[in-house]
Amino acid sequence: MAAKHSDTRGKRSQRQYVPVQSAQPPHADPPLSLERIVTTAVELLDAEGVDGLKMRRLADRLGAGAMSLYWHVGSKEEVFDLALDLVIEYSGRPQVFEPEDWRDEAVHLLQDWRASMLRHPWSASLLSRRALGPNILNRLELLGKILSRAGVADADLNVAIWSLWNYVMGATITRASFDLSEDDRTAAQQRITRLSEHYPTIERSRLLLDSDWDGAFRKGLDFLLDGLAPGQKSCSR
Amino acid sequence: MAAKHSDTRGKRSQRQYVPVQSAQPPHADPPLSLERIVTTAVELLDAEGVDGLKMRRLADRLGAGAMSLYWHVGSKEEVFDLALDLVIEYSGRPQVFEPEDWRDEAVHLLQDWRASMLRHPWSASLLSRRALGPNILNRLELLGKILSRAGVADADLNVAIWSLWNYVMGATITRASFDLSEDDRTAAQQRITRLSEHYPTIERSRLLLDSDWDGAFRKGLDFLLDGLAPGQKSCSR
DNA sequence: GATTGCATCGTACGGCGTACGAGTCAATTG
DNA sequence: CAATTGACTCGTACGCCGTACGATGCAATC
Repeated sequence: MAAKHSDTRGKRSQRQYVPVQSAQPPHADPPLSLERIVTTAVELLDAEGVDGLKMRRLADRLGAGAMSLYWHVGSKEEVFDLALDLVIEYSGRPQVFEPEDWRDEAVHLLQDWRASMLRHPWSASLLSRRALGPNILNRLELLGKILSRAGVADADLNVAIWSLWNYVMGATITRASFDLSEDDRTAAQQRITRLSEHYPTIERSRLLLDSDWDGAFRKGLDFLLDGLAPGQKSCSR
Repeated sequence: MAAKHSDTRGKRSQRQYVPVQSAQPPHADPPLSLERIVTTAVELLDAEGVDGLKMRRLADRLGAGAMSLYWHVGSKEEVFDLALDLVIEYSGRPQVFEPEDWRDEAVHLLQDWRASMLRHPWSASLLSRRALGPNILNRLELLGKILSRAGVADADLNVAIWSLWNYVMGATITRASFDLSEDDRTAAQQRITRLSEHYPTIERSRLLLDSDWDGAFRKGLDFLLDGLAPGQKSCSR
């Protein structure tokens, strides 16, 4: 009754995934569904970027009317949240692992997290939206388990998880926004060298010109893990 | 001539800051200027958030017509870039410092960076926009100098700067989006405990409920600095 | 056959960014 | 002093957006 303003219309109940197949579709196209909407939204986002996702175009791709989406989704914002959560799905590592493999396990999970998002660069720009979908929570839970097994005390888990999350998200968003095209790179080159009297150190480090993103990510990650989890692979390596 | 599509109109030349004061303003309000536009944009962003910044409202606040802004700015995107750069201004540390103080210096610069952005939470959501304004470059240059003085080799500077940048930006964006209000916190509480069978570790760590953001930031930062810069404050502390 | 509830969609509204071109006024030029 | 120029302002209008609303259609149920 006094619902905010969203649920005035019905909405597909979030109970089970009942594969109910209706007798025949109302049109030639398959019927709408949350899954279809979200996967198509990801396609559209991949193709056109964040600004390219418009409800009308999404509906077009689905062979549906624009307003039909709102039976399933509630708002465009919700589409973003669901799409972001979808690309973060994680199936875990295939093989079982030894107890001492926690570190490889953690690195794999975090590298894969970043890689998943970089496969869909638009996802990095949605990071500021406080979405905690099931897939994100799954990853966090798994990360917590790994750290726990590595000997991190419960009291320190909070800090460890957040530090790693922060680092991974920062690395993702930076890479997604600063991985310049060839043209951009030469432009940046010129700009920096033109201002080189003001920014000599930046120029010397070739910060924007040939960064080894993945290597840098891995290295910083190692340092963080060294500090956050005790023992094993001491920092005197 | 073959300019993209933006500079078809004139635009305040970016030469010097000539404090040319015209004889009398065309209206009672002070005349428009890039500075006035950007500072007012920051005010509006502080008050209304990212979605609250509309060209018409910005113009209203300035006592001007909406289209007058476009003489000075070129597009709304540019306003965002300029506003982001403005809040990142850094005047460096007041006192001079000893050569061995590099670590305090670095921590101060990075903590202040994060604090500056948290003072304007909208700025975190603009991080994905590849803006390298002068103030951001200044900070990066200063950070590079500090690390250089700490003994980081030129070849490692790139990695060190990016690792720190990534961590700081991640911590900022996370804190800005996940620092929940009291209501949100209890809602999250309920949600997590309801799903506690799926996420026992997250629940145990009280991840969203009482995180010590600033402490966690500081701790992770220390670990990164331990790894990135050799010597001093060894990891056996 | 009537009712109910799920699902779809056409229309329309208000608001957005901004292109365009006409206006104003100070400084410059002859 | 008149004419011209160029820096700056702004009213209007266009196209597009998200989505509220209400009218449908259709399957299952009574």
